[in-house]
Amino acid sequence: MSHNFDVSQFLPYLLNQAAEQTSVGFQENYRERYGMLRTEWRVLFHLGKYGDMTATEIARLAMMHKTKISRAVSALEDKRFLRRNTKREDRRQETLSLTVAGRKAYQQLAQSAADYEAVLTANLSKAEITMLKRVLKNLALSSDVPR
Amino acid sequence: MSHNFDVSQFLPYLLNQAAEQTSVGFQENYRERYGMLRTEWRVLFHLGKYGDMTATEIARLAMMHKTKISRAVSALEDKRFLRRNTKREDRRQETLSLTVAGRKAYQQLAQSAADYEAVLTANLSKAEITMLKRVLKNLALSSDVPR
DNA sequence: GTTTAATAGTTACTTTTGTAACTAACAAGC
DNA sequence: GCTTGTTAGTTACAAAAGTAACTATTAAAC
Repeated sequence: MSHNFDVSQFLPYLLNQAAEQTSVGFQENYRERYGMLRTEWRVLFHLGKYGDMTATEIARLAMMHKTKISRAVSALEDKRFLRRNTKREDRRQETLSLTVAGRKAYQQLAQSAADYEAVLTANLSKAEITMLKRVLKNLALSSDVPR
Repeated sequence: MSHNFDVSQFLPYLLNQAAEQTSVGFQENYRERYGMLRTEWRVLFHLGKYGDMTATEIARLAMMHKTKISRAVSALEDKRFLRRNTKREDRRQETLSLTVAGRKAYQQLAQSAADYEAVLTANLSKAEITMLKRVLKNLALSSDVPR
C-alpha cells in the first residue's frame, strides 16, 4: 500500500513508544507507594540530586512548563515532602527544600530508579549505553524551544 | 547533595525529553495545516502505510488504547480523511479506509516526516541510526503491557 | 434455543495537561 | 516618587487522555 515511508521506523514514533513504555514501567515504583505523578517525582529527583532550588530553576533544568512545576510543588508540599521558603532578597522567589520524609522518599526512589535502569540496559553494552544517552541528549536539544 | 544516582542520566527521563522534543517539533507539520492531533496522524500513518484496517488492529500495532483510537477515528472521519465500513461477516468490526483526501494528506505528511527524520539524524552515522532504532524497539517491548 | 461469556467500539466521567490571564514583587527610566 | 516593563509563581478555563461502564454483536455452552 505504501511507498517508501514507514511509520514504524519513524524516529519520533519509536522514541515515544520507548519513552511511554519505560515511563509506565517505572511508574509502578512511585504511583502506589507514594501517590505521586510523573511530574512530582521529577521535581523530587531534581531537589534530591541538586539540593534546594527555586521552581524556575527546576523548570529550566527539567525543561518542564512552570505550571506543571507549580502543581507538582503544591502536591509535594501537601504530602509533606518539601517546604517552601520565600527568599529575603527577592520575595517573588521561593527556595524549595526537601523535608526529611522527602529526602527519604527520594533515596528510596533513586534506588528503584537505579535498579530499573539496570534492567532496561541489561542487554546493552557499555558503549551502546553511552552512545544511546549521547544521542538522546542531542535530540532533546534539537530545535530547543524554551517552554 | 546527592550520592550516586543522577536524574539527568536516567534512561526513561532522557527518552521522555527526546520524545517530547521531537514530537513537538514534528507537530508543526500536521497541527496547523490539518488541525490534527498526535493520535490522529498516528492512525492516518498506519492506514496510509498498511492499508485498510480495523480500529483494533491499529490499536495493537500502535500500542494505543482503543478509546484513543476511537476518538482519533471520529476526528479523521469528521475531516473526511477516512470512511468506515461495517464488515458483513462480523458487524461489530468496521474497516477503516482512507479517502482520496486522506491519502493525499498522508502522502504529504509522510514526506514531511521523512524530511524531519533526515534533520534529526543528520549528525548520526548509519550504524548509529540502526543501533538506536534497534535499542528503542527493544525498550518499547520491555515488560509489554497490553493496554 | 437460551443463557453465558467474549469482543469491537463508544460514551460518560475523572484526572491531567496546555494556554492564557492573572497577582505580587522587583527594576529601570525619567 | 511614579510609570513602564519584567520576572516568579498561581489560577481559571479549555483541551486531551485515562478509566470504567456501557451497547451491540458474535461465539460457546448447555
